Amino acid sequence: MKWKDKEELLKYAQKLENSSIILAITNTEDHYGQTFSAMPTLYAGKGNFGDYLEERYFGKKNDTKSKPDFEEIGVELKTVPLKTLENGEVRVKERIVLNKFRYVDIVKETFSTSHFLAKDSVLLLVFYFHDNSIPLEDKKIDIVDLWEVLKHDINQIQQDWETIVNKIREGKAHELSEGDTLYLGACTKGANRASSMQEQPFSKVLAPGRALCFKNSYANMIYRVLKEERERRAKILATSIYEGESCWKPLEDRIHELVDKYVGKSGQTLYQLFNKKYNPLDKSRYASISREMLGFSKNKPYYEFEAADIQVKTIRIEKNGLIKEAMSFKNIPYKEIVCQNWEDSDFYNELTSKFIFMIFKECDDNSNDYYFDGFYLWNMPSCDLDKARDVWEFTKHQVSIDDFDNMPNSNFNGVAHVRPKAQNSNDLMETSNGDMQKKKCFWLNNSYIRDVIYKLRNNVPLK
DNA sequence: GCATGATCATGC
DNA sequence: GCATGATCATGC
Repeated sequence: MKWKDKEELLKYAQKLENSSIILAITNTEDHYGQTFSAMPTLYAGKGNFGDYLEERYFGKKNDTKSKPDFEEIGVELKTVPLKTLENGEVRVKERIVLNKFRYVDIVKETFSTSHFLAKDSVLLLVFYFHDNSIPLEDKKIDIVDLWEVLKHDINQIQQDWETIVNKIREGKAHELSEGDTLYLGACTKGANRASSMQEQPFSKVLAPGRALCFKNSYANMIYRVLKEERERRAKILATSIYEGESCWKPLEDRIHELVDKYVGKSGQTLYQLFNKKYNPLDKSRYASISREMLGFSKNKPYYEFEAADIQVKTIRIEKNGLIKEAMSFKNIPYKEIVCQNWEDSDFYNELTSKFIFMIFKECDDNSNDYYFDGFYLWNMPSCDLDKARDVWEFTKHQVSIDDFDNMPNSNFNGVAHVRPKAQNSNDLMETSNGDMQKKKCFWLNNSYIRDVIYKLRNNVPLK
């Protein structure tokens, strides 16, 4: 079967919407001449939904060519599993993995001649609800639509691609992390890191094989955009940080334009500037005023911040140059963590995001106020990410054996620990065996944050 | 002094 | 009522 154009393919593919493969086949009279034989035994009961869909519905044998699946019209098929949160909201379950690449080959490409653009410029996305208890042909499919890279966020994606390739050109393929980039990421591929090790062109160190992907947060944004487009045709997404700008510039430059004018101003002064009441008892007052400085409308972050899940964190530096407090993250979902992989966990997704550290320094008077001293853009280096993983794995183990009294402490490995975070000690969360336990979360150690800031300042002491 | 447990204002 | 983004309070 050859497709005439994208529209013809999309029309056929969208018969899957709000349906299942088996229902779509049964209800569709015209299969464009395709015949559907008995289910291949390869897929009996379980297997890869994407391969199954491609073969059964589109009548194509799965292959690993570097050409798009529907080569004649340049469209690549991707299936994306969805999960439903406890509050009923729907999220993509994982990143969208694109083409695998070899370090020695990708450094010979430019963005415009890249395999990425050749293969993944136009994606046919099939979002379906993940449920292992449902056979492939019955899985519930949500929406089906095209996503054209050249029409969305192409500047940032090009910058991401170049960040990845330049890191390989610097001989640092082994230090790549999904956190290096905002939308397009380089994720590890294959269950076993050790078995996928490969050569890189400008270093003798072997590096785990990687594929390009749309990061979890960006995959979620794609889903939201497509969902909202069809539900109301009107754009209700967050505003862009580039709104009103005549040309694109890197995010860091844009943030400088927004916040540099506030450097040196105290909390009280900033609250006055934004016509808000300064309350020294509000523990998150510098976080609130940071959002004002960045220009979030109604406390909602920008499209770019949501699409990359950028973490805005405030850091207070005391008069003596020390950072007193650790940095908290989301509460640990006890029921979920026991069946999660590291690379699909909340903590991994947060740590492979970009961070904006808003720095506040203690004022010289005794006002218990701090003044804004600028920001740093940061993401966690891969070696520290490995340590965070150890903390996460240990925590997962402790939760699974119901030992909530012996969580990793701040001596565990110097990067992160686990500690309470709740309204009070009666604020509990259910575990997978029905117990109630105090709410806790992961924290980055204050000493680790201090080292990070120290390095960001090119080893200039904080004081 | 610092590690750990406890707690809080805010906004939706 | 609860998640968020934090800081405070204690006890060793």
